[in-house]
Amino acid sequence: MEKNIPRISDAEWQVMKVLWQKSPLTAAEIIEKIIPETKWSRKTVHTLIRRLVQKKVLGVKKYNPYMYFPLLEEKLCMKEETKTFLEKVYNGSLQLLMANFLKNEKLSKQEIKVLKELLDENKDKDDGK
Amino acid sequence: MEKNIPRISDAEWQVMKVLWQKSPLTAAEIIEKIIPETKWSRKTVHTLIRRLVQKKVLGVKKYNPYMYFPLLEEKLCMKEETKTFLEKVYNGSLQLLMANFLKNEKLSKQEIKVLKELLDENKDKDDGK
DNA sequence: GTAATTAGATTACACTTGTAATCCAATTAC
DNA sequence: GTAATTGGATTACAAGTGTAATCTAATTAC
Repeated sequence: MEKNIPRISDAEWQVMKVLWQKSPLTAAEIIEKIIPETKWSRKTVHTLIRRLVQKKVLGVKKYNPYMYFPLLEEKLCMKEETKTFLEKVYNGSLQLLMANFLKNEKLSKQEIKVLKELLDENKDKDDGK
Repeated sequence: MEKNIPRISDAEWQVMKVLWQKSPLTAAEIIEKIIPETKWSRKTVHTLIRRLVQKKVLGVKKYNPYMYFPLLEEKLCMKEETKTFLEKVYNGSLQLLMANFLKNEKLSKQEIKVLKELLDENKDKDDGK
């Protein structure tokens, strides 16, 4: 009974970001938030919303006007997307990703500190299995 | 004069992995490596190869039979793919990715050690700008 | 040297994605 | 209360993808 997460395209993902931040929202509200960043036509946004509803990533309350809200948690989708991506590009290895990324990008001392803290927390964690 | 990297689809990426590991290879050799993992028809593999050539991700030596070889470095493509993915899902933040990932997965002490070492190396690095 | 297999080129075909336009009913702006 | 704008549904349409099949010439298997 694995929930199987549908694929969310790049453009759709931007719509979801808005709704994960705050929901429910009307189409008008989504459009208002999204168009400044994207320059899409409002029709395009409508299409993306509709497709997300079809895929059951968004739900609808059929008031007037309709209100849209996520049916899937952001965390869950991020996890899924990350897993797919790691499989594709790094054979599922976070270390490879990190290694590659760190070789290309110089992080600030602050960023490094935060990441190390995250690792330390993980060390203490019970894996729950 | 940015080289602009074409998008490499999931299926195409698997073909590239084979060629990044060893090249040049003939279609037969690629097929031999790929089919056990994927169950694709050999025709499918031919199609993927052809598309990669079209996109100029693969080059061809027109011997008999043709030999195929990467025109783009693996590191470069990984970097590009990672950037796109981080933008889409984590607003470009590696920390967010790490945080999310570490919350879901328990790493071994060994893995944690390796990652910390990577961070330490990064700390000392000159960013070259 | 004929039959079967393969390589490469061409074609196929449905699904997804980006990016809308059209149509119609409802709402809003005056 | 009529005109303009919006919302939602339907339709559009080309490019990209997954997944091949067909055709033709070459190669390989006996």
